[in-house]
Amino acid sequence: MSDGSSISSHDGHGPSFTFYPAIYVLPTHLSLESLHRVEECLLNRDARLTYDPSEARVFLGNIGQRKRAILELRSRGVCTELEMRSVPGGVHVDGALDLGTETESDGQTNQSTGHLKRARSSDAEVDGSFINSDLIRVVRLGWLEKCVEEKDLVPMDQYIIYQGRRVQHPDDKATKGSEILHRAQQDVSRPHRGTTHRGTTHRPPKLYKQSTSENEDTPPPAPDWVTNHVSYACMRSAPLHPPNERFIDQLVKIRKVRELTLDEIGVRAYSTSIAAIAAYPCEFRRASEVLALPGCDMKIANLFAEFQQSGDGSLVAASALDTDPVLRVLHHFYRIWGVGAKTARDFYYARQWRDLDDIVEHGWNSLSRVQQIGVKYYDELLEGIPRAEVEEIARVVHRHASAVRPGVECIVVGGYRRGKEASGDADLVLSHRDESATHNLVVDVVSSLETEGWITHTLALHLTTSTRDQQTLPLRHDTGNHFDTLDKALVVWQDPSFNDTSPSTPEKKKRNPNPHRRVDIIISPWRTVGCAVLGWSGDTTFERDLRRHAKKSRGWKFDSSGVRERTSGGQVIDLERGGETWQEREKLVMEGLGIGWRPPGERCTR
DNA sequence: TGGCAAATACTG
DNA sequence: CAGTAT
DNA sequence: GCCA
Repeated sequence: MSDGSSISSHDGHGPSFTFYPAIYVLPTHLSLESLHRVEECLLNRDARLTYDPSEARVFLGNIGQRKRAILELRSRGVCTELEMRSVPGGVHVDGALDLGTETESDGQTNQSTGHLKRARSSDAEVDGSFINSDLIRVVRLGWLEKCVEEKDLVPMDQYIIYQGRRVQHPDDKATKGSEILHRAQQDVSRPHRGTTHRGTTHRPPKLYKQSTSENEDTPPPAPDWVTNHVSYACMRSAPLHPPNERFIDQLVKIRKVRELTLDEIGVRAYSTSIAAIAAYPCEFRRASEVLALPGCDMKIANLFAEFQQSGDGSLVAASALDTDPVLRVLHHFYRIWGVGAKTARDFYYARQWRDLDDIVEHGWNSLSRVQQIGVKYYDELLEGIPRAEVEEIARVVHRHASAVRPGVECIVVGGYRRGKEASGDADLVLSHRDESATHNLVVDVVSSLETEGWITHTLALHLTTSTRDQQTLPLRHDTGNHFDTLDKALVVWQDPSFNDTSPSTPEKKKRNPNPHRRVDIIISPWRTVGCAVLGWSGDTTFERDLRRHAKKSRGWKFDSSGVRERTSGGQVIDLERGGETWQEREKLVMEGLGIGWRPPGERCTR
C-alpha cells in the first residue's frame, strides 16, 4: 500500500490508520459536509470506515461529554460497560455501570492520563495496547485533526471521551437474539473473499483510486432534491435504468425478504430508500453520498459500503433470498398469483409443502380457484411480456371495445408506459369522452373478448360505479359520485390463433402454444381519466408518495378514481377540467397536485 | 415515539 | 373475518 | 428503517 502513488491518496503526507480498528464517525453535531470531509480524510489514510456501530471500535465524533458518548453508543445499540484499566495510567473507575448519572466528568477526566503514555508512543506503536484489544473508544474529532496537523499518528489518549467493553443487550429480546444468530449463521456460510474477516468495513479501492486525479474525491454536486430534502418520490425523476441500478437490485432483494417475513415496515423503509437512490443521477463513490439522500441513513449507507467492497456487488442479506432454503421456498410460493406472504408461509410451515408438486399433490382442492390458475400457469405468468406483445394485446382490446362502444380510447399504462422492455402484465385503461359509454363497459368488453377466445380466465371482476350507479341512480349516474374505485377486470389472456400445421388428427385439437398472460382492463370515466392514467403509470413508491403528498400538502385524497377533499363528504376536486386529451389531463392533475409534470419514464421508483 | 397510502372487491 | 389483488 |  505504499508505492509512489500513495502520495496522492495520502495527501502526500498523512499518517496511515491501516492498523486501526474499524472507525465509525458519529454524525451528531456534524454538518453533512464536515462528515464527508472527515470520512474522506480517513479514507485517504487507509482507515477502515464502517457505518455499522456493531462492528466499530472507534467512534469518532464532535462531542465532548462522556455522558453524551454513552448516549450516542446506546442509541446505536452499542451497550458497553466502562473500562478504563488498559489506558496507560488511566483512572480506574469502579462502579463501572454508571450510564448517565455523571454530570461533571467529561473528557477532561481521562485526559489527565495523557502525559504518561506519551513518553512511550511516538511511532507506529501508538495506541498499540488498544488496537489489539476488544475495547470500544469514543474519541474526539480533535484526535484526527491533530494527526493531520502533525502529519503523523498521535496517541488517542488525550482525546478519549469514553472507553468501554461490549456487554450483552440488557433488553435483548428473542427477536433480536435470533436476528443476531441469523446474521452470525450467514456470516459463517458466507464465502469470504480475500484474507480478511472485516465484515462490512471497507477500504478505499486502491488501484482505482491511484489511477485517478487529485479531485477524484470530490463527489459530484448533490441534485436539488437532495439539498432541499425532497422526500417525496413523486417529485423526483427516477429513470428506468438509474446509475446505481446494481445496488438497487440488491436492496430490492432485501425488501423481498422483508415481504416474505411479514415485515411491512421494513418493506416501506426499503422502498423509500430505493426510490431515493433510483433518482440519484450518478454512481455513488462514497457511502456518505448515500447518507445525504432522504430516506437513507446509516443502515443503507452501510449496505452500500458492503456492496462496494464485495467483489461481485452482492449483499449477504440479499443473497439470502436465493441461498436460504426457507426463503427460497417462500419466494417460490409467493410468486404464485393469488398467494401472498401469509399464504406462502402457511404452505411452508403449516402444510409443510416445499414445491409446486407438493401443492398439486397434497392440497390442490384446498386452493382457491385463482390460486389453481396461478399454479397451473406459474411459469408463463412469470415471463415478462415483450413490448410488442403488449401493444398487440392493446390493439385487440381496443378493437373489441370499439365494437361495443365506438369512440372509446385505450391507453396502455403500467410498466409498459414507463418503458420497461418486458412487463409483468398488460395494464390498459379504457375511457370514453361520453361518460355514459363507460357504463357496463368492462362486462361488455370482457364477454366480447371471451367469446372470441382471448380471455381464458377471469381472475376478478371489480364492478363498482357502473352497476351501482345504474341500479340506484339511473338518472344521474355520473354526477359527482366518486366514492368508489374504478371498474376493472383482471384476466388471463392467450392469443387464440396459432398455426395448426398438422390437421392430421382433426379430433385432437392441438394445444395452443401461446403463453398465458396477465391483463388488467381498467375503466375510467373521462372526467377523471387523468387521475386514472396517473394512478396506473407509476411504480408503487411513486404512487404511495403521490397520495402522501396530496394528503400532507393539500389535505386531499388522491387515487386513480379522482381527487377529493379529506373532510367528510369530501368535495370532488377537479384538477383536469379543460384538458382535451388524456395526456393533457394527466399533466393538469400532476400540476394541480403540486408535484410538477414528469414523463412516465421518470416514475421508476422500483 | 408514532406514523408510514389507500380503498375496495372478492374468495373461502 | 383474514387474506390477496390492484 | 427513517423521520418529524
